[in-house]
Amino acid sequence: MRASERAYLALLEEILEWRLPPGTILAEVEQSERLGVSRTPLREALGRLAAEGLTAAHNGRGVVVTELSLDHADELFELREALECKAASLAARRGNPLVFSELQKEFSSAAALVQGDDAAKGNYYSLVQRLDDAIDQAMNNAYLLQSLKSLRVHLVRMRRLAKDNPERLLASAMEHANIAGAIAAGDAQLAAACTTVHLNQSLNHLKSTQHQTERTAS
Amino acid sequence: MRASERAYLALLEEILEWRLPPGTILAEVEQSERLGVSRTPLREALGRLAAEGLTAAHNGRGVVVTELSLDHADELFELREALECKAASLAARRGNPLVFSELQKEFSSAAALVQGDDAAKGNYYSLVQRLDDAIDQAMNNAYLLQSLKSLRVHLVRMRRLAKDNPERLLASAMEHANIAGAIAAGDAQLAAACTTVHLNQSLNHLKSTQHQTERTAS
DNA sequence: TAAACGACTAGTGTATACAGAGGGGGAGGA
DNA sequence: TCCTCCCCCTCTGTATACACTAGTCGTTTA
Repeated sequence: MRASERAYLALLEEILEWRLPPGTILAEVEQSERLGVSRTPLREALGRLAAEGLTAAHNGRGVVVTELSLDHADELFELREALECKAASLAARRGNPLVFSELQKEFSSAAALVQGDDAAKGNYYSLVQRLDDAIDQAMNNAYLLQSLKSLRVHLVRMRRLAKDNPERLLASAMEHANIAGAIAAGDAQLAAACTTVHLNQSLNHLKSTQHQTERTAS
Repeated sequence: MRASERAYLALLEEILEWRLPPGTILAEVEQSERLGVSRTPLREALGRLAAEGLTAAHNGRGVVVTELSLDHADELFELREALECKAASLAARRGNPLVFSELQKEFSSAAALVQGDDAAKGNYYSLVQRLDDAIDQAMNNAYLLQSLKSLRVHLVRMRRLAKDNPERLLASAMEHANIAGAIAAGDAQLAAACTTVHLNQSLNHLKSTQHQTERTAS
């Protein structure tokens, strides 16, 4: 693998996992020595991170990891609603109904997964990803896909701010089942509406964990 | 200005103006000599172009300018509808009504502009840009703004494929007036609907010019 | 005559050296 | 004692050299 690719993946993972928290200054020499690559491929990695909005120029003095907190959740979910509703609508019009009715069944019987151990939860998260992948493929739109991928990077980073609980995961599974069902039925309007519902529920849950955190901290 | 910035702006302009048509291979040594910069800043410029989807890796052998034709218009406008409808909705909720009612008036009296000479048309295009800027500011969403900016790069490139005529520009001015009016009225649903109408009309016009071109060519 | 293997060439990927700019610290003056 | 100015140091931006890989062309063998 190329050195620039290794440096990019390493920094990406560290930023997404908050090992490099917002505000961290990424100096070129320091990071290139730490990651064992020279400055040239490291600069390429930093450039890619900046293009995705994960880092920002720091007044000609290296780059800093961009801020991200629950204060950004509203903005992020506004973009998410625009993109994912459109994606669900298009998938409803163009997707293979069999694929999505199968996914709907799996989500409907996912109660065991979300209340199980970590391995079972892992299975649930991979099921969510399979729905995302199916929608990505069904909507058949490269430009929309690129915007969605760019959005998801920020969502992954924000996920670390939330604490999922079994009740929320169970409700989430039902919402996903509704989305898959609407797409399987070819109902674009319903698919968009189900997505809107799901995103609003997710956002509300995210904000409620913030209040809990504040109360715990105080 | 930095050498990488100069190289980026030069290549961007040439791609947007189709002086570097789709399929053009951008070899590092060749382009760095042509633009008068060394390979290092040129690579940075190529990286930025690739991040925006204007170039793509060419099997480890340089990069090529990505394809773009009217065949991509449907996909591009699907993303455009998702983003711009959301933007118009948010602007209707958060924008300053005075700003948009003023823009509405200007669009309503734009008949003289669109039927004038090139300078008058330039004034019209800058009026459209002022509406876009006002929406960008009013929606107050950095993530949505970033996606919109990324989309607009492709729209600029595609614009060269269309031929505007006075009738279409006049209708376009009326559609823009409706959008501005809906935002000024604070009606998010109406703003989104007006945007949908405008985009569908634009897309239809774009496709009709394709048919004319085909008939002219045959 | 056709196919396969090897060598040469061109072009990318990486490392490193050098120059310029900006910030911080120290010293001097008010 | 505080403020200001200047110098130095560190870090970025750029250029260039080197290595490695892939592709193409020519030659040889079946």
